[in-house]
Amino acid sequence: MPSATPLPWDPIAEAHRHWKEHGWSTAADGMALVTSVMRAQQIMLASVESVLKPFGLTFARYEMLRLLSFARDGSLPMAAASARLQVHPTSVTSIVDRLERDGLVRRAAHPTDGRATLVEVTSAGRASVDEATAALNTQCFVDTGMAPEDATDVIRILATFRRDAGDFIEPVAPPEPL
Amino acid sequence: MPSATPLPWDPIAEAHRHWKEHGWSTAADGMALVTSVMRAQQIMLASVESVLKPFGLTFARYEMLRLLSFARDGSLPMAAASARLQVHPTSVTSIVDRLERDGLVRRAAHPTDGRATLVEVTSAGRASVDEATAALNTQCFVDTGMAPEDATDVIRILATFRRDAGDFIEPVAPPEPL
DNA sequence: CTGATCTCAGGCTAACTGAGATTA
DNA sequence: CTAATCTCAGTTCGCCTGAGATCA
Repeated sequence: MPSATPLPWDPIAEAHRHWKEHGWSTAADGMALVTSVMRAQQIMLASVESVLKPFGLTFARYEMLRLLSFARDGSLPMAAASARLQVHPTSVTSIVDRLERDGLVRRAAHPTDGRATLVEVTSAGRASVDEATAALNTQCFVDTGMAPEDATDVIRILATFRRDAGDFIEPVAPPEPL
Repeated sequence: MPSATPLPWDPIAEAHRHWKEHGWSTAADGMALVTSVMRAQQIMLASVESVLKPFGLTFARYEMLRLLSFARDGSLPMAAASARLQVHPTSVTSIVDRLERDGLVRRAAHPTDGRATLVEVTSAGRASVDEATAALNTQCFVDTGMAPEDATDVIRILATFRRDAGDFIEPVAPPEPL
C-alpha cells in the first residue's frame, strides 16, 4: 500500500451515523465494533508482518514456532497445534510444510498413536523464534500505539468475548504466578 | 473449521505469563493486545462471512457496496474507494471485477478526469447490500456477544488507536447529529 | 516531462471443500 | 465398523510487486 494519506474524518464514525439515520440504531454499535476490530487488526498485522518479513516468517508461522517453543519437548501433535492456534487442519499442514522446508521444524512419528504426526522445533527454529520475538517485542509490543490502561481494558474485554465465543472455558482472569 | 472444542484455559493469558517469566514484562501487554485483537477479528470475520455467504458476498465486497450505497450518486472513483476502504489499488480492481461480473456495480468513465474510472452501484447492487445489511444487523450487529458498555469502550479506544496510526485526522469523537 | 490512475501478469499466503489413506 | 488424524488436489480470496497504458 502506497502509505495512505489520512482521511479528514473517521470513516467508522460516519458509518455509525449512517446506521442511526437509517433506523438501525440497535445495530449501530455492533457494526462500529466489528468494523473497528477489523481495521485495528489490519494495522497491527501489517506492523507485525513487516517486522517478521526479514526473518522469512508470517504471523501464522511465527505463532506455530512460538507455540512449539513453549511446549514440553518442543513438540506437539498436528491436531493439538490446530486446536491451540485455531487454524484449519489443512492450513497446519501447509504452515508446517513451509517451516519444515526452511529447517525450522521437523515432523516425527507419534510414539503411541500411529495416526498422529508430531511437529518439533529444531534448534534453528528456536534461534529464529527467539530473534523474531526480540524484534517484535522492541518494535511492536513495547509500544503498540495505545495507552497502557486502554490496552489492559481491551485485553480484558476481548478475553470475555473470546471465552463467550467458545474459545476456552474459564477463567477469564488467569491465575497469576505468585 | 470443524467447530472447535473449547480449550481448558485462555491461551493468550498463558502466553502473557510466559512473556513475564522470560523477562519480557514490558512487552507482555502489547503481545496480549495484538494477539487478542487478531483472534477477536477472526471470530467476528467468520461470523460476518457466514451471514454474507448466501448473498455471494465477502466482507470486502460488502464494504465496497456499502460505501457506494452511501456515496452521492452511488459512485466513486476507484482511487477514492481504495483510500476509504484502506485496500490496495489492485485489490480494488479485483473486488470491482467480481462485483461487476455479478451485476452489482458497473464501471463508468470519469466525466472530467480521463485517467480515473468511476464505480457505481447498480439497482441490483443496492438491493443486495440492503438485504445483506438487514441480515448482518439482526444476526451479527444487534448482539455481537459483548456487553454494550464494553463495546462502546472498545470502539472509543480503537478510534484513538486508528487515529494515532494515521487512519484519519480528527476528531475521535464524531460530531453527532443534534 | 512528471506524476496520477488504473489494469494486467504473476507470486504468495491462507482458508476452504472434498476425497482418500492410515490407524485407534 | 466408526471415528480420528493427516495429506493432497483444487478453488477462492486478497495482498503484494512490477510493468505498462493512458492522461492531467
